[in-house]
Amino acid sequence: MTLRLYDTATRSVRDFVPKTPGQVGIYLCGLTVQSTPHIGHLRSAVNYDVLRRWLLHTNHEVTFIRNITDVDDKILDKASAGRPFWAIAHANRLVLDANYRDLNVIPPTYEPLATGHIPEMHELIAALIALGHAYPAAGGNGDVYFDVPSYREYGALSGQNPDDMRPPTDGGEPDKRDYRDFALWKGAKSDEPADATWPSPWGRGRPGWHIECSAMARRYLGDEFDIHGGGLDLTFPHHENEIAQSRSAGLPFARYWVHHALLNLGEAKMSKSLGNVIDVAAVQAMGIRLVELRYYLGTPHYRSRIDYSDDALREAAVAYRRIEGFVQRAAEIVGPGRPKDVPPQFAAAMNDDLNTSAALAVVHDTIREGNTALAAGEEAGIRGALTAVRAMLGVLGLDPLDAAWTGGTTTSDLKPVVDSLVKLALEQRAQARARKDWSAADSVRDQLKNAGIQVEDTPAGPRWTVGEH
RNA sequence: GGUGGAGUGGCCGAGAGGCGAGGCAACGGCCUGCAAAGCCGUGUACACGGGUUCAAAUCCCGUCUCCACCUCCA
Repeated sequence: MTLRLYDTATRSVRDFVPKTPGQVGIYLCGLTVQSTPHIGHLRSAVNYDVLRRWLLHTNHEVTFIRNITDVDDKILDKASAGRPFWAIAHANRLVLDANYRDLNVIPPTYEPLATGHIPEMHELIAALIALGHAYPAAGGNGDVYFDVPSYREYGALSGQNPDDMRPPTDGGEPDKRDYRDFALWKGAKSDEPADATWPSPWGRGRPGWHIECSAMARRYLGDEFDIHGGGLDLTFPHHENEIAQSRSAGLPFARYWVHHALLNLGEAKMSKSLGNVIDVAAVQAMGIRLVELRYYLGTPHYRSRIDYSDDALREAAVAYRRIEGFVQRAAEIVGPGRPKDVPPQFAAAMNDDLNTSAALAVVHDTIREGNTALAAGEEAGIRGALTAVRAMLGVLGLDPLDAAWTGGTTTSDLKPVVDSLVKLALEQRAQARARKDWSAADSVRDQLKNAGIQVEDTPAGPRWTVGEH
């Protein structure tokens, strides 16, 4: 049984066959760090993190490259004398890093910056000029354009006919030979920050957007690599242009194109330009933990649009707490166990173009069996369900016992202390219950509840948890 | 104008010719001194109109609504 993935280039689900068996190279278009990220960006990270974890689980070595675009029009627009563009880009990137980490996204193998790969871009641009696929602008403004009509396959990825494309309404760039041509290199402009320019054979300037990905993918993954990923909104023109550049330069480039659907808020995609943005801080302000946000973002199929709503997010949080509750109760009885294998139905769902929703149904089915075993006190059944559930959740990046979600809190340091205190109170309650003094017993429970401690009776005796979860 | 996609029960969300994925909520039951958790049960959902078929949410034709891309965008 092998992984099947939807490939945008062929508009079909195909068997995934890596170029080198057992090794997978993935290039994911990361963010342009023009501002801090919102949860739509984080969905992207979670989707590809699940792909990566599944490949790892199925014994692949994964080289995962996710770029950062740290110079572009919008960043330059925000720059000022006291706040250079690179300081803005870096500050936003630090927030992004923290969000990735807080969502338990495995760090990429490498995270290249566009500004760190200017020579690689020059090399590619020079090759394209030499091959007749690019030209310096006639007006001498330092721009270099890709010659779109010179690439016969243009439009193949996005299924568009170049002749049907809508011409620009404002007349376009006068130095372009064809309005579909796009900039590989942008000549320096007097009204843009001078520190955002680099020397080049065509004069000082800065890179066009698309060339960085062709150059960096080649640098770290080679002339041909397995998977190129990104948001649906990047299919055209960004990815189309990447293909045009790389293929015209004689590079085979990506073998599979994976695109994830976007996250909408209020009938439109979440975007900074529209101002309809929810970020991690807003989610936390709702009392939602980030593991619950990850559940919300990672549970629908990656090619299905998410229409964000507060209610749907809250409901996802409740659903996750059921999962978490089982794992915790089971681990208290039989220990955390060593998760390893995943049920075959789960594997089948994941192999079917990463059907995380169907995979999650297997998680819930297993939890039901585990809860039944828990009620009956059958330790073998509990242990089996727990290790299976934890293995599946590990693939999804959602294992409640993963150090990413449990580590470093003062709560866990204090737990033994609180535990001994709570035990004293529960001893009182046990004595009251033994003499059927229900009001005294309930009084103990109520007082603990007021202190933020929930008490539940289980076949193995009372257990307590802190907080409302 | 071109291209790609979506509309599933109160809600979220898979599926893609025949046995009602799963979750949340609701209701009934079991368990429990009570509670919580859990377990069992209860729903004849597939935008609309036609058609094909023994059988359609799934295929075909038409219609409506919505989203994305064709300009920076995960």
